[in-house]
Amino acid sequence: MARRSDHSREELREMVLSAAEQIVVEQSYSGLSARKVAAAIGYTVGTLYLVFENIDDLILHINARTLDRLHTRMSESKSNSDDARDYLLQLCQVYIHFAAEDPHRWAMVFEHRFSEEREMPAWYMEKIARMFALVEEGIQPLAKNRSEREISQAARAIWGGVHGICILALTNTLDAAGVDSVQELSQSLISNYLKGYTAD
Amino acid sequence: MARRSDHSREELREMVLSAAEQIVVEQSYSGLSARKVAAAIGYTVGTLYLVFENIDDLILHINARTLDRLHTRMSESKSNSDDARDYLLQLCQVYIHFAAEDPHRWAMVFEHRFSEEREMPAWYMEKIARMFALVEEGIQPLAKNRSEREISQAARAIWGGVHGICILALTNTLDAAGVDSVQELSQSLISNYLKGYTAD
DNA sequence: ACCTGAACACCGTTCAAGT
DNA sequence: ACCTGAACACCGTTCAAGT
Repeated sequence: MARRSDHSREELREMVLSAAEQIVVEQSYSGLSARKVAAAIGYTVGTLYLVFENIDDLILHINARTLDRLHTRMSESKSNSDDARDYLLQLCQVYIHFAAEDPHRWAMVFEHRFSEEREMPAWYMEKIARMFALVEEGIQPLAKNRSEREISQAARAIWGGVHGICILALTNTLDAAGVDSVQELSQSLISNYLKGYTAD
Repeated sequence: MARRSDHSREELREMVLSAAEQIVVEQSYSGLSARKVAAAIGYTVGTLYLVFENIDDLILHINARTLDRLHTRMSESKSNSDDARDYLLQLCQVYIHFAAEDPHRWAMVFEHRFSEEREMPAWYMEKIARMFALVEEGIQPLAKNRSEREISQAARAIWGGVHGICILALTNTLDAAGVDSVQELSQSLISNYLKGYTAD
């Protein structure tokens, strides 16, 4: 056919991106392939390589969008709470809800490994840092006498913890399936951690 | 060639399994392929399907071995400690050390998704339960007045937490790389959790 | 200039045919 | 009986050639 400029570069990029997202939502990471994406938008495989370097690059940009949506969600529950502990529990709830609602895209963020030649780009690291910053802000009021480093450590411990519980739930390793028990476990983790953290 | 019974079924199975493990150790999950395994043992691809149902089945058995090795390691540090808190911290240390030492095989245990038609077999679930049992035993002395369910929950919260920190470290999401900081974060998570847990 | 489509080097899985 | 090897239906990626 050789359809000349039916779509601009930008349009094409957006078409590829959202078609790929659709496939991930429906068939998960392992169901994604360049050929399926191309078929979905009515172009040839080769066309994808005009707007993305390769499949890894495409996945990176899908994941970036997922992190953006997650950050937006987490930001929304910011002002709703005066109690710092409640705020952190709420952040956690939002995170778990997000993971449960959109498991395939959420999982892909953590299933995708960066190769050694193509490391995580700075703009992508920034998106992750932004998420940790929210948690750090939440901890701040509970850690008045702590150094920045200590707060950063606590945020990573808590968030790693919540994340791990989500992962184990996803892989059915907890044999405590269901969103409710993930919420319960995470809330228990955070509550007890904070109780210990603020007891000093 | 048609090499008749050069090797027994059992021998063949073991050859496939350990050749596959070698490839995972060197090239990680994504580097594993049926054809590479076959080439490594000097057989044809088709032969693999005489001793394993498919690649998923092969992976399952590699993962089972990894869980066995991990359990052995964790069991070893059992009697060394009288203090329950120290024992849990030690279990955690062993876990992180194991993950750091053999990251590819460790990661494959959690990267492998069970499909909906082929669910996790009972004998495999048993291996996971056995690991949680060790953690539960560790918590027991610290939770005299707690129900079995509560102890089981605490074990899952703690272990999920440690696991999450390992995962985020593996994917460089924590930007707090290195085994030492993983140890530090995990120890902080457990210590504070237990402080809160035993404060009631 | 834009996109194709065929080629290349890979996959997992099956199964008739050879020894 | 045991294993092969060719076939099938897929992959990601490249790039000369067509419009």
